[in-house]
Amino acid sequence: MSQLPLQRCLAFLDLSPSERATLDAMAGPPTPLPKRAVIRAEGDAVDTIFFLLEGWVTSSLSLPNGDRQIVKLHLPGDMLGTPSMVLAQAAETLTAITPVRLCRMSLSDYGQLFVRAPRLAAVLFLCAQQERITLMDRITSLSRTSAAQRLAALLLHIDERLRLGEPGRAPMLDLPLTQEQIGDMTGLTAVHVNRTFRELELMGLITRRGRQVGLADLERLRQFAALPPRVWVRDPSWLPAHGAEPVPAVAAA
Amino acid sequence: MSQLPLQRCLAFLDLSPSERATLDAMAGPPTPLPKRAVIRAEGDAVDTIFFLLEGWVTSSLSLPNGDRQIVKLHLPGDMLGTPSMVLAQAAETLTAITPVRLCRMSLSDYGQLFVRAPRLAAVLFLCAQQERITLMDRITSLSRTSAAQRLAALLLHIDERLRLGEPGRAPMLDLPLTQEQIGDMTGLTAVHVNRTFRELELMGLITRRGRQVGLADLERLRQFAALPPRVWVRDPSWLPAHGAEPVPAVAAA
DNA sequence: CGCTGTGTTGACAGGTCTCAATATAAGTGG
DNA sequence: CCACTTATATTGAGACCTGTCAACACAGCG
Repeated sequence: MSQLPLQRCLAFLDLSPSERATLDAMAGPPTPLPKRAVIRAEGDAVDTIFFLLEGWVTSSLSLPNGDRQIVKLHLPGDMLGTPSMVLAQAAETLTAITPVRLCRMSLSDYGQLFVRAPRLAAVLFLCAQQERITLMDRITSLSRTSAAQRLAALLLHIDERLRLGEPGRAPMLDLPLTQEQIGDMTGLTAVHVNRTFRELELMGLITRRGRQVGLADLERLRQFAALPPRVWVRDPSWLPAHGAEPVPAVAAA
Repeated sequence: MSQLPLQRCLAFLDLSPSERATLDAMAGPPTPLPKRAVIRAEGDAVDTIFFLLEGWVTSSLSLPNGDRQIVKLHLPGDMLGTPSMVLAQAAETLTAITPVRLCRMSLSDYGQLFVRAPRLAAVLFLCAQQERITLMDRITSLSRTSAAQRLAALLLHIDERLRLGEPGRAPMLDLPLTQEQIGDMTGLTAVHVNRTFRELELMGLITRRGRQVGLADLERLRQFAALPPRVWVRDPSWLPAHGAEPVPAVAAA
């Protein structure tokens, strides 16, 4: 029994024991993978999705000219690879940037969730919508703000994500990311990421020691980054009740 | 009975008559709105979503400094406003850029779909994942390609979307968009959009007459834009069967 | 017929990229 | 544990792309 970490889903709703058990029963055994391992590459067949238990994973797209864009940073508790469910060939390359542990789940099992646990399915739907909001915010950040603002937004985003799993943590990030990878996330070159870190430091917004980054002034940082605050709904009233008896669809007209 | 247009969902799966009827029964009456009407603004309460029957709609985010980013262009057949379902206050402003007709559906009805039509719910989940892929591709385009490539990618994207509803159409777009709006989508200024149109024209990739844009050389345009071709799955085998009897969730551990 | 919104063009400024060199850290094999 | 190799971080100079500001043409619309 794997006891999947489901922070992301649970943020919307407390799942019932039976819902959790349904999920757990479908998940494969936890598998460790080393740093740099490619979990699934662009173009690969899509027959499973993944649950990340430990470690950090990037989801990236690559261009014909060799450039790479990291579109999403996955932290423990995330489901990985779900966007590619709509494609025969995966759109994204999932790469471990630290040693990781993850579980697989087959698409056929996943599909059964919609029948066996409708309320859980609705929460998974919400998770997908939440990712859309995040991507929309990132688009806005990328195309409308300066390098320094984009970097600030990234740091704040990571801090917020980590805080989900560790509420009382200090505003200090221990990034396992190279400046090149940070550039791939923010749409900058590694060289300019370096200059931009210095700039944020000079502005007094962050402190640095190696790859440790301290968020020195969260409030000013937030204002500077121009990130809209997103408050996720909790336990929305319109969700179907947990044990809800399935209702037959109405007859065709 | 409104007979919702569902091209986007139907691309994944042919819905059964009863599934269509379930949806149709929940949709409110078609409502016309004039050009420039704000369907829902950022910050508004989120208690409905929308189905677009006719016309074009933008979904935009705005920044503190007044800049605006259009994150999504909605065409007839689209569901609007679903990302904001995870928020108490809408993230996106939905604006009609042509006269439109649309239906509303309450969130409580929408939530019932997960219980009453599990396979339909799964398709709606796929639609959300598809939007994620589109946003990921847009992020890559915005942060990794030149102004001319971004504009080319936008034109190709619109052409492809229109082709869904009108398979045999000529590669000619009649854009109801101002250059400023195109700039808001591509992350450029209106001035630079203008220059970039001229550039694409000089390259022989497009022709122009007013707001009509002809895609003169689709193949070269695609290669130039560096857009990955996305082939959506059709009728995925892992979807629950249509009439699938609900299975009780397994007992808690 | 004047007004407002939109399209077009030019000159200039500024932010980010490219190329290059060096320093430092991390990893590897002896 | 050291020597060597490779990856990563840092800094500088110059080029390029796109933004800014400004002016004007043109169209739609009251």
